[in-house]
Amino acid sequence: MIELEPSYDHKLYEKKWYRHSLEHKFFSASVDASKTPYTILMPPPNVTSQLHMGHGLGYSIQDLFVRWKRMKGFNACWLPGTDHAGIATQMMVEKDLEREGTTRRAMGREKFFQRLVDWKEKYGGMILDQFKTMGFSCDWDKLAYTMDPKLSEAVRYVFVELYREGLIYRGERLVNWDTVLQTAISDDEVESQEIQGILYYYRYPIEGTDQFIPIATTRPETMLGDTAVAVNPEDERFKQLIGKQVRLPFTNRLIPIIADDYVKSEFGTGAVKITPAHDPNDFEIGKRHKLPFINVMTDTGTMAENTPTPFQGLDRFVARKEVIKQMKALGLFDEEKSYKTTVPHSERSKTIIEPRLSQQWFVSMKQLAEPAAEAARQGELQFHPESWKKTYLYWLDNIQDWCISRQLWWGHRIPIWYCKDCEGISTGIEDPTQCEHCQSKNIRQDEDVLDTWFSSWLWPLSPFGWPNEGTSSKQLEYFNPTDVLVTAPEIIFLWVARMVMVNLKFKQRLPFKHVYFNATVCDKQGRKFSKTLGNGIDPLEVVELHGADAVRFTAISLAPLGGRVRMEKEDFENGSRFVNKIWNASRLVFQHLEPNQTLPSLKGLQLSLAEKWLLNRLREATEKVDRHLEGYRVNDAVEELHHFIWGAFCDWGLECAKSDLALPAGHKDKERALSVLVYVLDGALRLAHPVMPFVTEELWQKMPKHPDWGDRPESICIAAFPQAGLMPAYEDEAKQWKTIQDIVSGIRSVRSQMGLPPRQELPVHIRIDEALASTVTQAEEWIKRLAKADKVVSGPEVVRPGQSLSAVGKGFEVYLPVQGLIDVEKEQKRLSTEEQRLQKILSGILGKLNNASFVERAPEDVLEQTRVQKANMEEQLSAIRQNLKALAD
RNA sequence: GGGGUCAUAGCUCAGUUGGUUAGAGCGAUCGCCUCACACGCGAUAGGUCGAUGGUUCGAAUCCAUUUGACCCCACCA
Repeated sequence: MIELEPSYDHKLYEKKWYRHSLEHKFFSASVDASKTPYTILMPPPNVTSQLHMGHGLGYSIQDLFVRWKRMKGFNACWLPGTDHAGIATQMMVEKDLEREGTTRRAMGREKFFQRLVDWKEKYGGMILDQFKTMGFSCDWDKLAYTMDPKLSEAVRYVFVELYREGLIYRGERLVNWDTVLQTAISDDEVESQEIQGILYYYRYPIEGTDQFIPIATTRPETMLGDTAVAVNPEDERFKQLIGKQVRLPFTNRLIPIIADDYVKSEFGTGAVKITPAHDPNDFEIGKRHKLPFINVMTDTGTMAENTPTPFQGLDRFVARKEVIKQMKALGLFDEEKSYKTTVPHSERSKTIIEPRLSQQWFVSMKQLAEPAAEAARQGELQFHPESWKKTYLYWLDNIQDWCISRQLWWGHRIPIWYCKDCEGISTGIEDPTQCEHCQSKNIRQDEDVLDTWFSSWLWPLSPFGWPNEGTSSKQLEYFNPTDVLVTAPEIIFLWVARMVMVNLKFKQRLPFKHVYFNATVCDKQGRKFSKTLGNGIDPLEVVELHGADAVRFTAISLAPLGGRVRMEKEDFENGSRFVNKIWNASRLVFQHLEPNQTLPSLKGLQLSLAEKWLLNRLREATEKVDRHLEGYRVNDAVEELHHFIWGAFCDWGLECAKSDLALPAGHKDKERALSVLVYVLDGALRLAHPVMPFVTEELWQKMPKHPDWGDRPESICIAAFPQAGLMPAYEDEAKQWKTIQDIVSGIRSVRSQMGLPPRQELPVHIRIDEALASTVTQAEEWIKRLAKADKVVSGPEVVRPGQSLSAVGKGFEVYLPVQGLIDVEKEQKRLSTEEQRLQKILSGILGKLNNASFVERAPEDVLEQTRVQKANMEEQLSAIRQNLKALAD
């Protein structure tokens, strides 16, 4: 026999088989024209991040796809890598410095950068080892990192190309300024949050009169940079004031009252203070009316030198209170109202964004966005679920230019040099040594670095050696376009859309055809897993407890396409139980096998009905799993797997085989039964492998080879995935078997409901329609075993023995003679309940058939079906009634 | 303000073009330590498919209205 431990211990096998796969390079793909590539780009996690359940789910799905396709013979490549994550990583190191009592500025740029490099070396990439624990079959030979020299060259190339084409430009714009991180961030890194704010009302004196103009604002501190007051041109209250001037308190500047349609008379006071350097709308108005732009804040959000005392140097929120206090002192303050408003916050530092006027680099997006939108419109680029297409298109159709410069030190430095003599700008793939305009050597590089996404968007290109191995390197032409991108809907703009744009721009084709959005992981209350809430589940902890297979299976089975998945730790017990079930089912089969035992082929064997049903069921499961995976319905695929292995293979297949297994070794019936079981188990393990790589590998390796599965490679991960079309089909037998299952269930139900001791064996009489009579005769042994019968009498002429319990089904009645044991009243009650249930169904059917327009208009097959049902119900009902009558006698 | 998703058993969700008696897992209840597995086996209960109206011979499914929950986008000071 083949020995297996009484229960599955993941710790014994997971590391072993992962190492095995790595040693044999099963996960590595190289360019091979004879094989079709199947490529998935792993969304690169931040190099310093830790594995969380979001990764656990998303990457388990990717691994499922990759392993599945690899088994189907594709040259599967799952490209792993990490992202340098400029802001996030710099923040972590700056926090360390703070603890040490220093700052990056005190340290200097070069030292600070080195510190980050060291830090990444030491702590970075931990997440990659965690991926190995999960069993992810990445092509580690291709491991990439966005700051790798190779990938950095691609960043440089793309920047230079786009700059020379005029698609990258420098401009003074109002940008989202993060006062904590002291950098600009892009629109997509800003999140609006509703906060309870205050709307302040105060007045500005109108020059040359004793009148005032009332103002309402939520940000009084910006008044120091006001350069106008605007009203709606149609507003009767203020019409006569247009063109007059206001004496701005504290600064004593004279600013004009202007008219602009933007102003809504009904809001606030109907007059708006205009601060073009600190508000996006005011910025536009400022441009329209050629107003001055006065920046009154520093990088850190304090009031700048150009502001008067007592405001100068105050933090913006302190200054806000101070302005109000001073306005009160001047008697210009009216009132304040509490006011709910949405305010932009920095995604990273969580601080309130300060719109700030500054010089930044931008990518002009319109031209890039159009083809990307078109690809989705034409259906060339597909989203799963499809509803995201609208979101994607909306963003592309309303695209804004992308601010790519960051005032950080961690990242790719912008490859731009300014000439101190002619003020010209130079760039190049190589660092220039002199100004490309005046040849002066007096040049200095731009201080800023690029947005991290400016390197991430090249993920479909740069890891494959593009462009430094030529803009159509062999690898790139082979693996790009990739097949499916599995990612979170949150980064559809930040990442997905941009990859599409840049791939289309530089390769004139899509980076991938399918985008699968996986569910957001939430707790049972529906709250997103987050560090601050501490409601997350640590996948490593759960892996330690239940094993990677259990975690993968559970995560995938819980996750519907898109949407959200609610999970708690206890859910993983499900997966754990399933893994254990597979283990124990194998244990039963293995008990009767010798290692390397030679098994007969199924061809030429006289299979039993139950065996044919089981084989047919495997075929059906194979077809379903495959179809669900093709349709990106991963949880359905996994559910079918569970259904088949547990509900079909274990509950019926193995139970039926037990009598044959009990035969002595070498008996031909036992050999036959084993051949079927090993064949089916082998198929089941192959089907399950993409979800549960380790337990399936361990069992598969121990199991003897079955001739009908062909050659056996060194690992199940490269064994052929089952193909329904190549498997034996027994559809008629499967239908017949359904009746046997109904009979067994009927008997069990009667026994259980009537409280008959489970161990007590009873004779069973079965009245069966002529058509299935021989089937039931054949199945008597199974009925005995499965329904605890000591004797089975069956046939079309069987009649109700006196004093018996009964059950009826489609085409049969079963009787359990139980002289003396019968509780007549209980049995009567049970039968009448059943009678009522069937009567209700029959009434519904009759209702339909008596409806003239149903008979007239319903299609023939539906009508026929209904008639068959009617006959069936009537038959069953009459049988029950007879039994009730017999009981009463 | 615009767009999107969802509402089905106590819980989490299936239900793919409208058509047998609306399913599964978990939980609950009852009975079983049956020689692979108590991480197990067998059985049972539980739903007027959010509400209203419409289309249809027929609606959980399609349409309209409505209630509630969530997500994304958006510059009303």
